Amino acid sequence: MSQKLASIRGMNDILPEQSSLWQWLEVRIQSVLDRYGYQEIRMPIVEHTELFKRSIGEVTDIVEKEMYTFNDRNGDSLTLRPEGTASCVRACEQHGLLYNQVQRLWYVGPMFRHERPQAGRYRQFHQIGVETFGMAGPDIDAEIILLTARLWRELGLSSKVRLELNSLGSSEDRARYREALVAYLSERIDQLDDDSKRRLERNPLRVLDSKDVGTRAALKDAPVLRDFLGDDAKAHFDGLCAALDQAGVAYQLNPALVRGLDYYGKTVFEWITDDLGAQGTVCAGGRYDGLVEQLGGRATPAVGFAMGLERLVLLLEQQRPELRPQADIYVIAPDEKTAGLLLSEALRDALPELKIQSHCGAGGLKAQMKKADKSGARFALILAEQEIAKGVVGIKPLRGNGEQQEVAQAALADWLATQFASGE
RNA sequence: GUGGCUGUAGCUCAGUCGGUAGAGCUCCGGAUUGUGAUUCCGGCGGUCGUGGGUUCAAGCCCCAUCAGCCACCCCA
Repeated sequence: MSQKLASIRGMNDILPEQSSLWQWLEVRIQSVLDRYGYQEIRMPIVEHTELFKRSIGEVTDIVEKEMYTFNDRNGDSLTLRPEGTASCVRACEQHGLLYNQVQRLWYVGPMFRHERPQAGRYRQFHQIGVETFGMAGPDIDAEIILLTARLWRELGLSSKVRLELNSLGSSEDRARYREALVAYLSERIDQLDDDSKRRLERNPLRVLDSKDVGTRAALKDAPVLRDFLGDDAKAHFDGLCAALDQAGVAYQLNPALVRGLDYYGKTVFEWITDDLGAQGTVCAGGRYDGLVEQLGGRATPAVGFAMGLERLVLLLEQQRPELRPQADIYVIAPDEKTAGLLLSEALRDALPELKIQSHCGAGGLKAQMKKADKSGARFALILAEQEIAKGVVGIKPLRGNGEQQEVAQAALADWLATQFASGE
């Protein structure tokens, strides 16, 4: 097997068996976004490396060791996007979408990170991202969270996910807190695990969500970020919590909820599931008011989030929603193949909503019936010599226990229309 | 990147003490010459992940490597 050509590690094919569930998921997400008035934006998959260094942060793991970076033929350093926010901001700036206006945008597509693969974590993975620009108040923070809550309802996942919430404060608040935290931890440095010692220098806030027992014990009396929030950040966060309370969205405050990407501030949130092991974050987002300016634009408030589609698919597979079958009608024509093709075409003209599969290739009636059954079709239409001679079509119900019957070819479309109208 | 578990038919797996590979499902055909799903019978299907080593003999033991999974790291 390793001799044969295979896909790159961590980059998977989505096979026909899987793709219907993916489509089901994507259609529903897009429908919700559409109903909230969000518009799609499509960006390239490759960007200048500089974009990600400046947005995500030079000293993050993503930039330092997880990006797919290469030189193109001109010698420019390019990178396969590891996330969508940076590209989205770049595109908006480049085309003046943020000039004196408000935007509610979404995008979907593959992202690339060179991590060690595991179920729910891949080197090419897919995200649907949502970004909003130009709105500074907590109402838009609340809106995108309400949007995600509605989404879980429509996907049937509400019981599997929970919301965690925190505020990182303004960058000034965070700087003061970081100082206090570093001072606190430096006194207990011998109690910290090696990873946390490293974090202490690079990204001290990340020490907060360490899983090491010694470190957790050392953190017990650590300063709490909430006590460092300025009036503005505090009012913003209170506003968000009040909105969620009034809307009836449950959440859990998690003071240890921080971010790996540098550009977040104020609101951060995550939707987490317990059903996917360590890959439990299914949707994560927050506010990044500083990023647009950091990338050369005018200061612009912004909030957004991203969902990992692979993880959602894994959750959906656990409960397998009812998907539409491959075909509604399977047309069998053992003796005269063009008769089957032509009948199918006529039906597709008359009944554009129905999925009609016409048997092609060899096969006796029995074999064709088997395929009809496997297709999931509700009816097999039989059009052989007998039927052609009589000007009728044999209709065999494949679900349930109806008897086979004959319907005149001229009346067939109406007959089927009635069946599918009442049956669904 | 670190540590661990697992790789046998298209899929899910069994394979005893090291003695030259098996089941179920799928697929194809038949029982039923014009009828699926159920039942019965038959058939197709394998360089045991790959490369080395030990041995008279390796799916099984050893080493390496690749891949999947679990935890860490990180993160959607």
